[in-house]
Amino acid sequence: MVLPKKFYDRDAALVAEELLGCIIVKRDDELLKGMIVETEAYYGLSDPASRARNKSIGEIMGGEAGRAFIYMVHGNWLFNITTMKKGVQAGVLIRAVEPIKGMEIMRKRRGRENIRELTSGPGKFTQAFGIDSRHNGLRIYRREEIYIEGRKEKNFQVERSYRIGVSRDMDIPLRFYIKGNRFVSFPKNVKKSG
DNA sequence: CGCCAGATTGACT
DNA sequence: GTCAATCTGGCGG
Repeated sequence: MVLPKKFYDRDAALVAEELLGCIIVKRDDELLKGMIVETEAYYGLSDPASRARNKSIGEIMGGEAGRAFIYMVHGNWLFNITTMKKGVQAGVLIRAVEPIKGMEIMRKRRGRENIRELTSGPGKFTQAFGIDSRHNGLRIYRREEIYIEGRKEKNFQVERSYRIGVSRDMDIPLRFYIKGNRFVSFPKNVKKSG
């Protein structure tokens, strides 16, 4: 089942946590699939690490729930989904997935053979899935080019940490990941809040 | 227009 | 473990 718009129309941290174990699908030359294993929640102007200050990003973030927004950092595209209703800026970053289907295309795009190197980071995942700024604003609650299916597996534990790589974080941990999964980008919580 | 930070990655010691 | 390359948007001159 494709996750409906109302799934995303809730608090970003809750959506981030519940996206773990869900299946992200991209319609490409072949169908690409991966299980989401790591996410982070972001808010609006009250969040020092948020990209809501960027005009076009802030506009999408403040729009309806369930839209894609893509942003480049250090030469990498990062894939996010808006949460909360229109007028409230919030979103979830997909940081890592476990490859399920279409690994040969992913290998080709990544230029790597090792499966562990295909999608174990936010920039790696977008490169493997062929996601870039063209997908900005895409509705992911419809069965279009990119969409997310509900959890199939529930046998995992969720761990929580502060967000990775941000210079100034908030007071609560907003990163969620599946405990023990080998595609999580930083298995050991190296970085933490400032 | 130049400069620079940044939700990163990969090559290297 | 360290460190430089990466590209776009924001800001100062």
